[in-house]
Amino acid sequence: MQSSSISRQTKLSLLKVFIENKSLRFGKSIHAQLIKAPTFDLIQTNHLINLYSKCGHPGVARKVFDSMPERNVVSGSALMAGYLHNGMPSQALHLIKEMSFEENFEHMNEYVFATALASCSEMRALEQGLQCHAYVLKSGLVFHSHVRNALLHMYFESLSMEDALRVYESVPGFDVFALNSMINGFVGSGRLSDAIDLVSGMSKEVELWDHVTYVAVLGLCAASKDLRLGWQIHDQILRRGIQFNVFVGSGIVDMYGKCGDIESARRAFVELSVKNVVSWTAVMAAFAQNGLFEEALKLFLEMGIYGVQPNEFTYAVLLNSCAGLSALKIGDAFNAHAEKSGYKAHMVVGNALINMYSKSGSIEDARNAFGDMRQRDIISWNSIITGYSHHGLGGEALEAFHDMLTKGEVPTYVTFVGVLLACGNLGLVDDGLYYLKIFMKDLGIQPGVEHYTCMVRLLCRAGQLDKAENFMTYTCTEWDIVAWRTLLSACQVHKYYNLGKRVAEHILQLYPDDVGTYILVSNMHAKANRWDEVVKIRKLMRGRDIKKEPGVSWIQVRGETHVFASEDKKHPFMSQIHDKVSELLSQIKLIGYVPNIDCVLHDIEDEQKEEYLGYHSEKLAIAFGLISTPSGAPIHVMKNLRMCDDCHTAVKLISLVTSRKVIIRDANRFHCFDSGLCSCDDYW
DNA sequence: GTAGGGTTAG
Repeated sequence: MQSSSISRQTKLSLLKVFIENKSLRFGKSIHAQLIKAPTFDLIQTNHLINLYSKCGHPGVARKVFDSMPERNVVSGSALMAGYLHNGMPSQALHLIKEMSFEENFEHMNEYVFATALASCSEMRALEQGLQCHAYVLKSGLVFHSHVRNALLHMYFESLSMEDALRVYESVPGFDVFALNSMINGFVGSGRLSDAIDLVSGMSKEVELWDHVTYVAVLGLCAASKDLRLGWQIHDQILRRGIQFNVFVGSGIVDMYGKCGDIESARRAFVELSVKNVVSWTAVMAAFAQNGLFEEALKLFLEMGIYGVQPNEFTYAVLLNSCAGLSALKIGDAFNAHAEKSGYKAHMVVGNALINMYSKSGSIEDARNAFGDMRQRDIISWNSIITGYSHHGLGGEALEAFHDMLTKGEVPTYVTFVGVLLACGNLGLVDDGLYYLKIFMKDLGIQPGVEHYTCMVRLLCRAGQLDKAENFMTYTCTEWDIVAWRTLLSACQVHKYYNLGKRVAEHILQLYPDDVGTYILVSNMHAKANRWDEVVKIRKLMRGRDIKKEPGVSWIQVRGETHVFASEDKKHPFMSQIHDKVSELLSQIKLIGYVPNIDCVLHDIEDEQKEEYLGYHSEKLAIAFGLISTPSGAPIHVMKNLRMCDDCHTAVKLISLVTSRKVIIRDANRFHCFDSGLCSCDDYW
């Protein structure tokens, strides 16, 4: 490029284009010409600072800045923005201090403070943010909408919605940026009804809403699972002819997914004219959130066919789908995949790995995934704490909880579910009550039915069933079937037959079709030799036409899932499997196994019942695992129902005679059988 | 000439 032939104006226009397109190479050639020029040009040099800032070279921008014989406020604010957008917000704040010392600077303007406040947000530097707030109030810069919005944002980041609200209300008039920020602020801090009030208050200005407003409002519908509002907004977007960009499109898919309308999510996705990794991930997430994990995994293959590359969120969705399926081996494969493509270091992926390994029964791998993380957030801690608890490792869970407090992390609603479960594993009644009544209260967390159910379980485990019943009577909450079944199951374990009978009657009044309750109460009466009661229950079941949901277990061997149902004869290796079961049963009988025929609910002769027990699906799956994996390898089995007492006893002994770890995920929890013991301590 | 709000995870 010939320097002399290009006018100053042309150079400026070219620079603007190069900055916009981030064409560093061409921009540099203009820089070369400016260096050769006989006179210094402030505006052109400011453009250069902007060029290097936007192209990811704040260091070079700084060199240009330092070499200037004369600077103004634009030079400074351009460099500040460079620092901010290249991950150096503290340098931006450092620079504003330097600028305020230099006398030849004009007064600070709104650009400088918008950037300074944004830097404070990024650093969560509330102290310095407050100083900026004071200055912009005094100088009147707060009336500039960019400044005001940066202020709003700063208060969101420091979780101070009240201050944000004051800033928002201090300036009259409609500003779509401020509205969008406020909606997202309310949704982000869980104040959904405030968000809804704000949005309905702004419905008259609907013609001023833009894309971002719709994305924010769709997020509100998703967070509040308000499908009706979602429909209205979707309809309004269509009627107003809002162009579908990829943000709005993904927002619609996500909204339908989170509201549980998977068909609409799928349709909205198919109709998108432009799809990117975000829209693909959104629709995969929609499937996964609604329990359609295999569909989500299938979509990943389809996405690959279209040449779309996954990102960290895609891996998180995939891993969570594996968690839903307890697909340990596939999860392992995605772990390797994420590592190779460089996404493993992302926190969302680390969190999803903890979740996947923990839900697939491999708590050791979950522990390692947690240990490998460079950065952790509350989700990471909650995942590992609840993971330990579900695996019966109460001590580890409480240790992690205390670690977390030491690191300054603030526990949440979910944290305390894990903590109370851990107290349950360890039988720590007083600790549990302390966490529920004092710790949670101090943090302002209102306990929910999950916490109360943990308390019931804890009291039951400690054998204080009367207290548990009292607790349920006098605690004001919407008790669900899980809680009632917890109490009933304890009545069986602790032989509280009268209470058990009362509880069962109560449950069956509320849930007359709950098979689990029939099984539990019938087992309980059998244990007490109350055969008249057992017969009554069977009659009741027959009268109400209640059929036991068939027990199904499955196991993954070399990437394939093998499904077993009771009395299943379809598997190609069934005769070997039955031989193996018989072999195992005679082995464990030698060390004291007595078949527990009360676990068979069918109306058959007692002699047949023992044979029947051998066909329970988890026994078949374990036998298949034993004959098809190398000796010493742990066996992972999933089951759709709660494990029965007989299988539980048998598997403990099987783990002893075969020297194998057997990990079973049943409908309630994990059982890790090792050397004749189970991690649930026979309480589930 | 410099500045502000957005989609996918748990």
